[in-house]
Amino acid sequence: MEEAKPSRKMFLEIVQELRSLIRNENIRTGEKLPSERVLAERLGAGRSTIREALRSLELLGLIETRRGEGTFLSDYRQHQLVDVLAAFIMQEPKSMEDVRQTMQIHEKDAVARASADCEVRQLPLWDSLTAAVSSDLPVRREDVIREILVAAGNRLSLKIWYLLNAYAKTPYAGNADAKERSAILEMIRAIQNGDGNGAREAYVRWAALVSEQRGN
Amino acid sequence: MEEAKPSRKMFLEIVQELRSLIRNENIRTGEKLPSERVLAERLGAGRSTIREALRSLELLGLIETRRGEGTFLSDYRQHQLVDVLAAFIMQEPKSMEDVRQTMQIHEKDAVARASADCEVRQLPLWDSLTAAVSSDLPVRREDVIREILVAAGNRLSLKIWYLLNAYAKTPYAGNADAKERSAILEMIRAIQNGDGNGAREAYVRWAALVSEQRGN
DNA sequence: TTGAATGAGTGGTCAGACCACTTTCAAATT
DNA sequence: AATTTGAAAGTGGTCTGACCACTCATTCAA
Repeated sequence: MEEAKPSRKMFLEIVQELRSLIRNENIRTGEKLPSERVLAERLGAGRSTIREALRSLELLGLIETRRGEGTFLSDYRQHQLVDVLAAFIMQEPKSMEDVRQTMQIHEKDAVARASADCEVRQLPLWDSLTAAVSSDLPVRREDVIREILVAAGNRLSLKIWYLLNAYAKTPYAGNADAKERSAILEMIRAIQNGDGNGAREAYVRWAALVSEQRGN
Repeated sequence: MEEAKPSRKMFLEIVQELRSLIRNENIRTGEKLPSERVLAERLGAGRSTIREALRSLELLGLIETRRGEGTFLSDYRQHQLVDVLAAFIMQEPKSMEDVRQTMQIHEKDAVARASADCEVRQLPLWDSLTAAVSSDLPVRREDVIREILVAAGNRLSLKIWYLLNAYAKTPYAGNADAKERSAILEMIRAIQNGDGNGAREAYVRWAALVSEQRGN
């Protein structure tokens, strides 16, 4: 009953089946997948078809392949997908803008959620963030944002943000300057005080600074 | 000088070369690429290798292939990327709550964005929505939300929402009752008046009603 | 004990063969 | 002459089998 869909392309089916296989076999990040030849037999497909699926996943950065060794499940956070997609997509301003905007949707919500959650507000994270931003050491924007997203506790939102950040790369690549640090500090203080509006406003101000510095 | 990198994988090279080819030949969205056999000859690779590259780009949603016709450059704003990544990412023991919450993140933003955008506010959509909700006919919650997301104009956000909705199914499966209709109407009016706060509050109230009715 | 050779296993690539599908266009039919 | 039909060419979809290059573990010899 499973082979009842000849309409869809085989290699897409394989992609799905690989996903099931990974879950069923409980293959974790860094662990090895069955060899291409074994997969071909187990999934009832030719090796070329298996390879098309694997190569696709490799370009997405979901798997890593080492000649002579095998295929390994990789951490989706570090895909080189960015290069390829960037090259294809950078030309279209609108879609890139969608990505940035969608990132900010998640960021803003994380800030608001952190402000509203008493337990989250009392995390030691905020003090260490304050210390880092107040110091002379360089502070990477994406680190700040990521910490807040982690603290906010929505893992799905965090993952989506991860992907988009890797995809877009630009906005948070560098370090925060003095003006930004000031906005960040204000944001953190507002979060700790449970001042949702203040936190959101500070975040928006910071985002504007970043956007402006990006010089678009 | 072109074959000077045996270290990198051929199919990745092909991906790059395809990009160059598309630019050099000025192939635009919707237009046809050379056939696989022609590409194999022109790029000096086997057809399987070409296919691995093409399949990767297809999974990314950058190209579209139609059997018997050919390969076409597609609208990459389609963001098929999200589907695949989502399938892999959602495999974890995700709390359904994260999914619902993430949906609301996007919904809330769409409402806010619609309120802030003068052009969007003047869309005839709002009047027809008002008419629908005011009538006696059943109104499906997800239809209302979807319309707003579409109007807000962030296709990526919309796509993500689609996925989550298809995945979670529950919250917006049914029709809105009287109380909800009242909240929806208020939300629409606030959007049309550019009253972002009012719109957000009405949305939150509606979401609470839905959540309550779900009886969790 | 150490080191080198071997062989099995794996991904990387290629060539050729079918199949299924679409389009085209010329021949056959009306 | 206009229409229908159907064969052929072109295309993507898939499979098979064959090499190659590389890694690793085992084996065997020094």
